[in-house]
Amino acid sequence: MDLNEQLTVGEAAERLGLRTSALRFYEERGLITSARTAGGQRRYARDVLRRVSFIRAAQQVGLPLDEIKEGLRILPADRAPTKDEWEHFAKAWRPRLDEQIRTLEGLRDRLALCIGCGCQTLDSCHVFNPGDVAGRQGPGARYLAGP
Amino acid sequence: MDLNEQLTVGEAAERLGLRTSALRFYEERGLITSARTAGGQRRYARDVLRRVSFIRAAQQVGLPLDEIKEGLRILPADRAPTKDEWEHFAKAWRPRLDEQIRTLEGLRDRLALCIGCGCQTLDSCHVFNPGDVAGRQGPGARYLAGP
DNA sequence: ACTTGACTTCGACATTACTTGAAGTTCTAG
DNA sequence: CTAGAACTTCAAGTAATGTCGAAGTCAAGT
Repeated sequence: MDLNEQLTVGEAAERLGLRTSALRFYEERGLITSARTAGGQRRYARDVLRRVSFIRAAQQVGLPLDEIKEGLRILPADRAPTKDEWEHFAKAWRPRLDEQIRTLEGLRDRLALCIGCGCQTLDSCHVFNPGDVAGRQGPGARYLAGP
Repeated sequence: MDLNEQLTVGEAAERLGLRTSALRFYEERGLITSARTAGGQRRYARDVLRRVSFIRAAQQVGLPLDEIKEGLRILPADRAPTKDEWEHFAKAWRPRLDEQIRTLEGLRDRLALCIGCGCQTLDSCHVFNPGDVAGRQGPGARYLAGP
């Protein structure tokens, strides 16, 4: 198994800690691509590992596959990205990740604050209040559409 | 609509920016509870707003309802929590939220780092590598079980 | 050239998190 | 007291994210 060789679906799945069915599913949904052998079997470029790692990490923090897919369009599907491509990718994702981090930090901090807030009626509780939570059904991936 | 009054399902839903069906669903799944009128209609204590706000925020950052439900067991179902209860709750969630924040920050930082890492073969890329991603199918809510 | 494990597609099934619709009941303003 | 909005339950449907099994094909070692 040469280091420059391509990966079978089984090899990639084992490296990534998921089922082959998941990789086929991602491919069907257009998040990853593969070359095929003469016989029709998938062969993944090694870059698929980085790509799928990103997918899984993003999923774990609440981003849906469609949004992830949209963001991945910046990267070339079939080869490792160039430095420029990667940089563009990273810059595009940054605001979305920061937004998600802010949601989490806000949740954490409001939890801590509310310890002492003693609010009996929630209307007077500006610490833990709906409204900052209901709003985010908007564009969402708009950062990633950039020029 | 007195401030100390209870909320109908419609009022609560409007406040929270979601459908009444979602509240009924949360109740059926045991994440929230309600009193009933003589005629069988739901009446929510105002505290349900805070509770559901928490549920929605937690969902947005990738936590499943089951885990959220587990974590909410620390809080009284039918009334506003005391200061002690809230503190216990906040402390129990803290590590889980921090973990989720670390996942996000790690993702963000690896994106930034990989810009210059120039790794051609992913095996030599310790910056963006699977393994830190595959591992977390474990207990998960174990922090929340504590004494 | 076999054999055997890994691969292929395809369709059905599973789970999570709800929404929708039907058929009927309750609450409240006038 | 009554009209109509808002509520009730229950069953079925939907979307996202996969998994599983069957039936058959490919690839790699001996």
